[in-house]
Amino acid sequence: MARGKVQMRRIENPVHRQVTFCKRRAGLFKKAKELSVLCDAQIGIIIFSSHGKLYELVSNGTMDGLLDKYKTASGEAQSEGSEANQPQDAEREAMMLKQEINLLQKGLRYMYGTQTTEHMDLEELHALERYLEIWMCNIRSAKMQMMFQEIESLKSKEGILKAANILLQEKQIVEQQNVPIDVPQIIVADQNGHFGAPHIADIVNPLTVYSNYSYSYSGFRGSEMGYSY
Amino acid sequence: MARGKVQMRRIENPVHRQVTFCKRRAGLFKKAKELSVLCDAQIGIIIFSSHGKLYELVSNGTMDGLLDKYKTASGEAQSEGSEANQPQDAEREAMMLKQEINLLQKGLRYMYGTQTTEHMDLEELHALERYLEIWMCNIRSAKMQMMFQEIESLKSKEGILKAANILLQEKQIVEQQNVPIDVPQIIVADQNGHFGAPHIADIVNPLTVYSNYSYSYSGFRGSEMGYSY
DNA sequence: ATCTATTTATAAAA
DNA sequence: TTTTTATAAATAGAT
Repeated sequence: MARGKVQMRRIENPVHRQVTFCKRRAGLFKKAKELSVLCDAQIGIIIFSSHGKLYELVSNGTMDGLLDKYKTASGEAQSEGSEANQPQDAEREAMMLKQEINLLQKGLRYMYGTQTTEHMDLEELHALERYLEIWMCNIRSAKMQMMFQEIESLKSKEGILKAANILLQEKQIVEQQNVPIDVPQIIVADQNGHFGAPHIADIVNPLTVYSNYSYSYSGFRGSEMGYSY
Repeated sequence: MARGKVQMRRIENPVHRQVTFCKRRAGLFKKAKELSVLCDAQIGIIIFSSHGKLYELVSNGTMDGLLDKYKTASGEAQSEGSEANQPQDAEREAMMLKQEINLLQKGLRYMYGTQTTEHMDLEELHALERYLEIWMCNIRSAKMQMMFQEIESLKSKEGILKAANILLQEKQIVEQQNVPIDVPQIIVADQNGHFGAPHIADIVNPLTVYSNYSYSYSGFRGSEMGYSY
């Protein structure tokens, strides 16, 4: 820009490079601020110098806030590009997952809150609370279903064991009479006490924001079972 | 910069503003690329236009990579200031945060569960439920505190406005009597309706696993205020 | 988008 | 780093 055109390649002289870095960094930040003011835009700049030192600029608000916004926006932009035929479901689901994880992480960071400058406003807290509420209900119903299955399984095991017992007693009686007879062996398969997660197709995405606040609590399985835990 | 100096304030004419936004955005990105090449720096720029459209530039690698690096670097920079003697705390805290985010993410994936093969056993579900319960309690108390502050602020605003009203009425009466007198102007500062997050120093990490199940629910502020929302 | 008259940014030097 | 100054770049307003 002055006293000689500059070649667009890395400046080899380290002193020159450092001086240029300072000046141009200041210039870039100035331009960014101007753009932000003149055009009412929100701008964030992150610079790592060649020595790894961090320089940052945010026009309005905090960098964290801007990055939150960026994650959401870029997530949306990404999924828009690659959707072709039936892709809506999978990608939309992934996007929502991302957004919701963002909210959860922000909530977590907020709860740690003493060190960070992170804030959540009343709106966000309110949304988070509703998410957690719905989520917890779903988890409770899943738990109840699993417990119900476990009880059923135990009952059937009990039946099999009772039958085996009867057969064994009969066998013992026969043996005491010194009359050897073949008795089929009864094997009870050990199911290890655990069960796979119930295939809950109709559980509603717990963290999706519904525009109206009248989220329906229908679809909770097991709620009529009468268990409380 | 040409054909007339420009005032550093928002351009009101929307056409001019849009044109300037395009030009200067291009200029900013060009400058950023030059700085990156000349001085071997890594640069990321995020711009949201006034209409919320996202524009981004990254000099080298991906924005995600740069943001990861930023999180690390800025996190370190932040905590280095305040922790001189207790270096263990920060790292341990970060590790726990990670673990807990993992659990939350697993829970989320589970709730979507129809597509994934992810399973959670009864134990995990039980733990997750307790986490969410505690978390929700904390969020509720934070909400209540914020609402309480907001109510206090509104009350004090009301008082100020009432006083201002009285003065204005007096002024009007005086004017009706055609006796011009100076009345000091009352200005009520607008606090914008939002408040910073309450400084909850004693809120317990909501997702930390306590070895015994006897987590104490003490330390919830605001629970005695009697609000329910 | 393209064209210039001007304003800005900045390379080199101190 | 900051300042100075000669000059290269950026860009406001018009087309």
